[in-house]
Amino acid sequence: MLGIMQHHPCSGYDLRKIFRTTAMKNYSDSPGAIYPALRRLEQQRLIRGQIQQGSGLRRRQVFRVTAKGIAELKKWIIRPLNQDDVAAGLKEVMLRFAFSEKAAGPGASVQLLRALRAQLDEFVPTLHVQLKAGKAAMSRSARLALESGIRSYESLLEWTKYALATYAGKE
Amino acid sequence: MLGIMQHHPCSGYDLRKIFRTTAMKNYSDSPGAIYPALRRLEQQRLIRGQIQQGSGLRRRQVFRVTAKGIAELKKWIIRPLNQDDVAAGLKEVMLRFAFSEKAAGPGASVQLLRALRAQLDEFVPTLHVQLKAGKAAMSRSARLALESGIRSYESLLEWTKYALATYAGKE
DNA sequence: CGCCCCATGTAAGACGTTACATGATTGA
DNA sequence: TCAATCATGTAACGTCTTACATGGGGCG
Repeated sequence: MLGIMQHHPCSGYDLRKIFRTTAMKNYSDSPGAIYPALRRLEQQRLIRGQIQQGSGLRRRQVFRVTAKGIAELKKWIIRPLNQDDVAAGLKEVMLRFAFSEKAAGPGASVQLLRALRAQLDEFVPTLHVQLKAGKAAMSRSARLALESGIRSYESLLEWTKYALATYAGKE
Repeated sequence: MLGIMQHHPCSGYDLRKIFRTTAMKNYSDSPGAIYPALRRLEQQRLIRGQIQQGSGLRRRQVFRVTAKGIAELKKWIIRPLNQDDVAAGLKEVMLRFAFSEKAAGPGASVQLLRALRAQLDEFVPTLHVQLKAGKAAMSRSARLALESGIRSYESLLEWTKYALATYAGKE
């Protein structure tokens, strides 16, 4: 939410729309999640809301990230990557990367990519080991599912190289 | 958990080990999640536990899936795929597939794969549209992150074809 | 004797889901 | 005027996280 609001100030409703309609569908758009979360962020002084009326619609509160909020966002983005970040699924890492350039600059983006590449280089072989080890005891579908996971990690590794090339070219 | 226990009867501790050490790391291994969940499954008669002692160790309760549990597992696996299943990330779908052959037979596996292929055929183009639409407003890293998502869906689509070929060959 | 692993569990607090509620405005 | 959309929120319930507790067994 901090990342989105840094991109452009948002109301709770705007956030809900984003979580309902864009590629970030995997996050909840329920009001019972969004509005209390905004309240918490405001209490921690990471965002500040201001009420916009005027056009005649119902009051609408637009939130923007404070300096403290940007600092927290940056901290989250540049936090060193460990194996758990990679093993627990890449969604959070990719989100950190997506916001990295705007919140922490292209240097942070490159650093994240390099860290990710290093972690994947370590992690992918362990998956191959698991596949070989468990092969006999697994059903065909279980084996295929694990293979699909391996493929996705491998293709992400390729992507990190492509992304790094992008940064190297235009820096 | 039902899927794992169908593969081999498990104690709570066994489940924790699986969630801590195998490719299913992304699920919680905390006792505060596992043991209450086992209790709930037992209350619903989806599993039945029996205490194993004897070797002198502390009591150890091994759970196995009941007929009702297998029926529920099957229901979860063969439930028709909708866009949300695909848009919300593929982890759950892949888990359903992993257990499909053992719990519902290879026919169910093939059906799941075909449904997944169909959904991906629909979904991937919408991501391309989103990329083109948002390109101008996105930072380089945001663009790259979205591209990585698209790639991963595309590579999964390739995988479904490979998996289907596997089933076609050996059926 | 102390430490680690096996094995189970509980309690407090935070969080999310689901469903409901409110009220204004726009368009058919 | 009826429905849909904008826009915000609450309440009950269920669940997870975090941290702690317990106790036996093997090993150096």
